[in-house]
Amino acid sequence: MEYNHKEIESRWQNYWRENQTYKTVENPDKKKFYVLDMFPYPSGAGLHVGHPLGYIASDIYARFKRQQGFNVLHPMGYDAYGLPAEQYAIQTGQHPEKTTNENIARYRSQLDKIGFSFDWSREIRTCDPEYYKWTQWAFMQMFNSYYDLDERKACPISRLTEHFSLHGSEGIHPAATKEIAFTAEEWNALSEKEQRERLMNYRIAYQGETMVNWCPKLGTVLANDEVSEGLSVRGGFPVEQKMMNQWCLRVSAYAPRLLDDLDTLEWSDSLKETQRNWIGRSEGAEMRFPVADKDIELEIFTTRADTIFGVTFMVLAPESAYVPMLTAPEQEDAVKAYLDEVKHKTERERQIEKKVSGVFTGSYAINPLTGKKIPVWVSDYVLAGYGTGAIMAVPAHDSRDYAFARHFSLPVIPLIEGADVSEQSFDAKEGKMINSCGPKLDLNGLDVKEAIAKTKKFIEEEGLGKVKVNYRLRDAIFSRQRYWGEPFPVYYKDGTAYLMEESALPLQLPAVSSYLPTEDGQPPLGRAENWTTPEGYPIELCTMPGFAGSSAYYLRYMDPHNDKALVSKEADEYWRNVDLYVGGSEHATGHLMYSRFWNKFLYDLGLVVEPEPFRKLVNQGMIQGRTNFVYRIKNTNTFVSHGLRKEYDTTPIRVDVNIVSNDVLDTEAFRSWRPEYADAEFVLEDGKYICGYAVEKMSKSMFNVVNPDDIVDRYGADTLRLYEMFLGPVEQSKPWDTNGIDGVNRFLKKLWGLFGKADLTAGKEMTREEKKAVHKLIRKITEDIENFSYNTSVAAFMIAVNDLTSLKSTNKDAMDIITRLIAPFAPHIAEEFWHRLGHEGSVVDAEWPEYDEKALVEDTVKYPVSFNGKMRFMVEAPATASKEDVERLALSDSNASRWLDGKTPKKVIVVPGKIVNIVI
RNA sequence: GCGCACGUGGCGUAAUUGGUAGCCGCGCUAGACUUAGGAUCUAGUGUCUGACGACGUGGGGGUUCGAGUCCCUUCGUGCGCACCA
Repeated sequence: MEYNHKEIESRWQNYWRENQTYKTVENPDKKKFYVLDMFPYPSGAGLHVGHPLGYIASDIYARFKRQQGFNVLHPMGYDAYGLPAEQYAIQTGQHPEKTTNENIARYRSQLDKIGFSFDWSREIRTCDPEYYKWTQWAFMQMFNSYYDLDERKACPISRLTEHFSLHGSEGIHPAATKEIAFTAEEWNALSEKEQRERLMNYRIAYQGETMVNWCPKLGTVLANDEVSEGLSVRGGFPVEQKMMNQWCLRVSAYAPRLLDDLDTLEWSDSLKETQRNWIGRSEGAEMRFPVADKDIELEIFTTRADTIFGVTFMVLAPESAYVPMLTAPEQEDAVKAYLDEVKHKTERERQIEKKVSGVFTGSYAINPLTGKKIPVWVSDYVLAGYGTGAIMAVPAHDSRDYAFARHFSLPVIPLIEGADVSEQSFDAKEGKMINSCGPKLDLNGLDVKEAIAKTKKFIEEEGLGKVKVNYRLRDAIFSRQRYWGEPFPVYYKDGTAYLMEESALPLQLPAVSSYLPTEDGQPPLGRAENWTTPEGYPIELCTMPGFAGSSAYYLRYMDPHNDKALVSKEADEYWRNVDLYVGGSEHATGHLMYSRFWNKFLYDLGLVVEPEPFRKLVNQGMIQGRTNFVYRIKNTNTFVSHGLRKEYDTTPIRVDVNIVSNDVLDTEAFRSWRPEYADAEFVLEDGKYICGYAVEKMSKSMFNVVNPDDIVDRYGADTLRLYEMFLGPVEQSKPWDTNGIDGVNRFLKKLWGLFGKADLTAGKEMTREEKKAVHKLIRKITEDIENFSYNTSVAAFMIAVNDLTSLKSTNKDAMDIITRLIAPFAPHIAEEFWHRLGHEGSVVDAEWPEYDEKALVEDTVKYPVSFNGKMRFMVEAPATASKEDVERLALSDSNASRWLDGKTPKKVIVVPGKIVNIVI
């Protein structure tokens, strides 16, 4: 009987649906396992063949764990808020919900064809009120919390206000935007409005005037991870810096924990490194420099306290609050001119120019160690948002300070022995200190590391400053001037933000007449009628960013229909966190950081039991497109084959990969592809038209998109699944190449044939060879799945099937084991076999087979043979051979006589299974 | 510039983790069969050589009886961060 994938696959997909085979129910008697894919944004283009790669890998793992007896949670849903649907809505006037739902329906039908074991009863959509109620609810908890630096956790804001009213800011250390000191009397004297304003300084979800990434083209602000090299990640539009009053999340407060807990995770080193870079911990010292003739101290941050004797100038960021304080009257015009110049440059312009610029303030600081006067400058190479926005410049040992010093002819004092600073700075933290002796501190002769430690100690003792750890991680900007997102449960009374009651949740998106900003520049929600509370107070017009909905979605799958809580205590304590998370590494600094933060916040509140959301993470590689080219001879409609194109003057043209097979063009299909090619002529080689190719991003415009539906239709889902895994390691990026899929399809046909010929009589023992082939396979597949090494698994199946085919007879037990082993990879064909073998129920619950050590003993063992400890050759002996047999074999080898050269060995040592040592 | 990966046939890849490099598949070559196909089966396929054999894991060096694997160095590719003081 032929292998008919269409008939088999549709039959079992229906069976799974009718029997709710993949529905998961909490079961305290079974150990849990949570396998999660990063949920997709349902774009209008549908799935291409690259999307399912990670889903297939995780599905294999989920099915494997289920067969091992775990209660597996393997859900799927949609990250449904997003810019493309809104952009489309702006163009067409169609509600984004409509396009989103259409796209979701398309995704679902594509996913269903591949045979995933998702529990669809737990599906979630971020734009569903039942879901986003809890996104809004989490925001409210963050608004009502502050981060306590002493307890290293989030605490209720009421605790803070209570403390303020009793003791002022004394004796409590909340993470703050700005450090403010005040007494209880001062606090109590503030009006309610003023108190609320001050609390914004501490709330975890707070409103603040901050420098934001403003994208005029998208009409919205963006988070740091949504901007790359001065352009928006979505769309690639220029992004400028702008001060705006925005909702923010105090992610920075969690920086130390986000960093430390990375060590507890099973993530790839490179991804952890990326997060470490992004968090950017640096240990240093905050120091105060008195300003000459003024009652001001200039506070700076440095990691190189040891270089204090080489400070020849100070630099302030243009936005620094020190600038107006330190600008001398005679320099006022020059400083103002410089600030104007800087302000008009976008982030991108600043980056591209990389031109040294700056202006002298007219003031001098005093080096606290030498008493020398040093000039204070302003320059945009110092960032306002990092450290204190002011630095001490040591041109000899910092390349940026060096460039600045050379440009403005400022002095350079070398501090390290043998460092040549005539051409460039010496930035390395190594060497012996020189020129570093003052009245109270002598660093000369010390190693740099010792000098740093000694200086830090000194400045703490002398009260010149304090040791401090700084982080690069910034707070996340949480407002978007957009329509298609979660509304904030916030209204304004007299310009002050108030939270709504919890009973108002979910706060649903109102209808608007247009999705564009209003004429006076308000976000689209400004167009909504009656966008007020029942009392008539206006509601926030911004919506939440994409990461709001995706930050805690893994929790919601545990208890998706609960309308009393984000997740019930019982469900959370059972499922805890994600055991295996699969998704792209492009989320390293965005989603994966926000989710960890969000989870830690909920953990602090005692709402979840695990401090980290994703225990093990696997990043699947990107599947790139493999674009095919045809070569048109200039000014003609004649196309020349790839090998002959050099003989003509040609233009390469991208051609739809779906009319090309193994790089051979279907010339008829090409003629009917587009009207202008209807009368195309071809110059062939060997009777074929061969196309060229290049690896590019898979996209419609490159004509290189391969739709999984087409592959499933032609070869079946099982072939697609196996082939995607066979392509190479899951983590690796690679171009999609349909060439080669025949090999995998052939394997499935062989397996089908093997089953057809098998002797299904029960109770017959496997032969020795069968046993060996089958148990080798069990061991290999079990190891491979744990290691995510699916490409070698597929190879192992191929070998086993070839072995068994050549053995002629195959018995029932062997087929039974192979069926269980292949079930995670090719569930449809496995289900078919499972039922033909006479089993009840689904192969999903088939117990994973254990391998038999005895069946695995190799026939032969290889021994390295050494003479006086020097290895000379290898000899192969039967596994059952005795020491004496091995010795005899080694000595009778033709190599042995060469090395012995007629002598008799003094002694022969045989270590069973290891080595033969011959002493001459 | 700093950090992290990686470099093996014509191609995708594999190598019990230091033990005979190239498993499996694609492609290619030859043959068989045939209802002539984008089907199936058999054999071969790292390079050089008629053969024996020699050489082979980006280049150079080292450790070791033995190196794709470990160390140093150099070249190249990919990714992340980047005026972060």
